[in-house]
Amino acid sequence: MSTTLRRRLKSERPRQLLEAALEVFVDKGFAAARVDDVATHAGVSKGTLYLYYPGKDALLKAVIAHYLGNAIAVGAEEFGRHDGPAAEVLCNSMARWWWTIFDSPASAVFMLVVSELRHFPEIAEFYVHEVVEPGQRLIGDLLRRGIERGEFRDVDVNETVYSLVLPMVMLCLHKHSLGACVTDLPGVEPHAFIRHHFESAARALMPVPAGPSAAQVPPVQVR
Amino acid sequence: MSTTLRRRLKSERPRQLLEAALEVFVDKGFAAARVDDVATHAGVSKGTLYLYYPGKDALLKAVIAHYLGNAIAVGAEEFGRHDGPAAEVLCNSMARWWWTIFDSPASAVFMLVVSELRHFPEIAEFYVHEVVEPGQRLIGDLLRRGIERGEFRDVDVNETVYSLVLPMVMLCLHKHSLGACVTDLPGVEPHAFIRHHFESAARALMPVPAGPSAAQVPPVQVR
Amino acid sequence: MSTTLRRRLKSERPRQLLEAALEVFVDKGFAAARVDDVATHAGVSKGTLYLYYPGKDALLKAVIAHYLGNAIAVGAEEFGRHDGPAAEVLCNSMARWWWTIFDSPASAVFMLVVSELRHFPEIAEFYVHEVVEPGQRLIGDLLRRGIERGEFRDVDVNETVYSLVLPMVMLCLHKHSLGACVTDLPGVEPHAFIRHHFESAARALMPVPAGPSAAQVPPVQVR
Amino acid sequence: MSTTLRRRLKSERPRQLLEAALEVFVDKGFAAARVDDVATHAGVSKGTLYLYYPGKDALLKAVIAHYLGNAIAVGAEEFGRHDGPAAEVLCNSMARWWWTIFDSPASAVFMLVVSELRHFPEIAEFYVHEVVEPGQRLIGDLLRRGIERGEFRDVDVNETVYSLVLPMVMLCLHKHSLGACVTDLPGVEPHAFIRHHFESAARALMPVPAGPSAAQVPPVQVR
DNA sequence: AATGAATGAGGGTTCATTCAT
DNA sequence: AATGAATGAACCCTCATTCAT
Repeated sequence: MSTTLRRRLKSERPRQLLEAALEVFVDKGFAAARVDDVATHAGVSKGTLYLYYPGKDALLKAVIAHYLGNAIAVGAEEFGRHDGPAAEVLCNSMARWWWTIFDSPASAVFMLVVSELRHFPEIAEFYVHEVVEPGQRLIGDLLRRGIERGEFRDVDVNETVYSLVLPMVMLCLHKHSLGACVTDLPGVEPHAFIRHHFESAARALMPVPAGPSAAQVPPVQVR
Repeated sequence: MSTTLRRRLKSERPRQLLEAALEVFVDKGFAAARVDDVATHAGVSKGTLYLYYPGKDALLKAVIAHYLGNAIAVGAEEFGRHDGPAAEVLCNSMARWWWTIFDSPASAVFMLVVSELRHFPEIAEFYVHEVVEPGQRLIGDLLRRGIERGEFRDVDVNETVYSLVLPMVMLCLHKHSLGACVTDLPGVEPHAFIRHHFESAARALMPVPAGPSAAQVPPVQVR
Repeated sequence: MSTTLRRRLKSERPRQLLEAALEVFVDKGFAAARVDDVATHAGVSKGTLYLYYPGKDALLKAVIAHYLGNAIAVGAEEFGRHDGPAAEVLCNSMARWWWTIFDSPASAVFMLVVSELRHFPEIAEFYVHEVVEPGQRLIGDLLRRGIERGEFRDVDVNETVYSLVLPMVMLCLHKHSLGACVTDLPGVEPHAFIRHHFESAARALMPVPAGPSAAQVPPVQVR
Repeated sequence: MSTTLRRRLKSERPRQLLEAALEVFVDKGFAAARVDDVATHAGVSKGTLYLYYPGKDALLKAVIAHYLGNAIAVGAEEFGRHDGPAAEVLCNSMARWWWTIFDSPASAVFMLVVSELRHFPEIAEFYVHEVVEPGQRLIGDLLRRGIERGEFRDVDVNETVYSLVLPMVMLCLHKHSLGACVTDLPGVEPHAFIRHHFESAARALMPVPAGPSAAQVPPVQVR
């Protein structure tokens, strides 16, 4: 079964278009990307694209939904496979989960989400309901379990979720912005960063051992 | 009186235009932003804009350079004011520095940098040479000092710099993407996040007290 | 039927556009002509024009190349048809050739060439290599033949070529400048002028009959 | 009296502006020329130009009127100085007259006249009434005198005037179009051309000596 | 008289979308 | 279903002209 033949399978069109769209949108930026380029990358004509998606905006939404639609479910499954101590789920399941996302084309969609969220309310809505909230619940539950069991300090769960997630999102953005231009910056070898991040996070969640060492962390004073 | 008005306005044109440009570029996205809108926001006509900047691209570069040009120097000065323990500089000077950035319009430029870096090599070069590298040096020096004095664990300095900085950048991006659309997400009240972030970071840098608790952090296993 | 219509139109687009472009460019002047006008004259929309030519400049070059591309070859063929005395080739073939050019839309391209040559080096190059030089060779050969056979005086060939050609070019320019505005000027009824011009030229080429009449032409004294 | 000082003399402004305008208009083409460039070439600001001429069009008309306004009168004076045989006036006075025009900046105005005549009816009117018609009268009178005296053949006067004038105008156009780009074309060394042209013209005007040689010029047959 | 900052209409070009085939 | 020619609205940029100083 040749590539050409596979290209001709109608059932593959939507996926091909989404893949092409993601690549072109991230490469050029959504507004600057040309529908024609997406079609060409997908190996079809411009008119064909419009048979599958009603317009450029709809294509963007479809790309985001396609790549982010079940990311949380995948994470949930990953978490479920391991029922050990919360810190281990964090450092194994969750880290592996993000590691996979970072390595996949899905990492690029965060670029689109962050860049285009403001201009497409439907994307914002989708992202909040389908990604942010379920993700918050999933990771929040892990944290709560750890806290309840005394494995973690009694931190603010929501804030800690963001502390875990935002750097990972940022890493994805970095991969597709500065990381795509400059490769010799020390310190952001991404996989090392992921390891470092989860380790630090886990460390910051460790219960403070009794003793004077707890006093070493000064309160953050910004005023 | 009208002389005064004109002269006063004249000398302020560049600043007015940069402020307007930042707002419009972030609001609409650079590619989708109309030069006309920038001019109107600045209270001048389209033609006037071209008296000060040779084109839309140049305006983008000027915006980024204007708002990020001395951000690091400001941080260095902030750091210099406080010569106490490294953890205190971290939780006071550095936290306050980012707090200020986050509260200022400069927070929005990170949106532009991340979104447009790929399409403008000159912006990438500016950002690396004028922001990333000096910033890395500034914060890296603080960490090295802390490590040398035994106030911090012997972490990888460059990775830790990114762990400190990337979440703050992400917070700025968040402010101007999802944060500009949805306000009722629990957990990312930004200033609380800043406090939380620096506290966690400081905690993760604390030397591990002797004893069995050190074993509590499992190694990150992604494979 | 509509297929036929569309297809027929499609294949004729380039020619339609070139015709329209020539008319509009000469009518308004190239710089002042609007691409939109060209498209409208050709019966298509502005966007369509850009499917066939990458821009206004390219359209100008295409117009000139289209109308002047084989003008010399046509002349050569005309000359070849008649192998009589050189003076007869001059007064029949060459005169008829220019008569045809003058009556055709091609006469207008000289207006474009003369007006725009300086601003488009590629047009200058094309004109020199494809029109001036071959034309000089074609007419020069005719003159040389006449001189060798003793039918013409021993004139400077290159200068005589220009004496033959420049007035004809000027007549074309006149047709599309003053001739297009004012019609009641005595003496430039163009076809009479063509007759007169070739007759005078032939007369000036006649060998001087022996005798005192040769002394009648005074030397040109400009200093 | 320094150049700077002379530049500052108000009475010189109009002339300076006209000189600058001629140069810029011919260099860039009228429509593509920028008023700003004209002002800069004249050593004044754009606003100053508008103190002397109400607009770009008016400037064009002024340039043409300035350089062509007394060209015919100059010719008339030149003709008047010499009252010998008509052929000598032709080859001396008239040739010298055109020689001077060709060498002066005035040669460039023919470029403007030919290019812009159609778009400015007032220029056409000026040109016809102030240049073409008086010139036709001046040269026509010379020819008529020569014919009456039997020094010239009984040619069509008006047609012969154009045969004399059009090549000279064309030479001026050539100087500022192809001649300004390419310098190594054989045969159009302008002053040689002028000599050749007037000599040929005089020769073609010579009365035909009795005898069989008159039959040598074939009638022009274009149909 | 001279300046030059400001304006805004105008035009070249692009590209999302449509639709006849 | 697939194509790609055609459209025309939209946008960046230029530059003739104005006018306050």
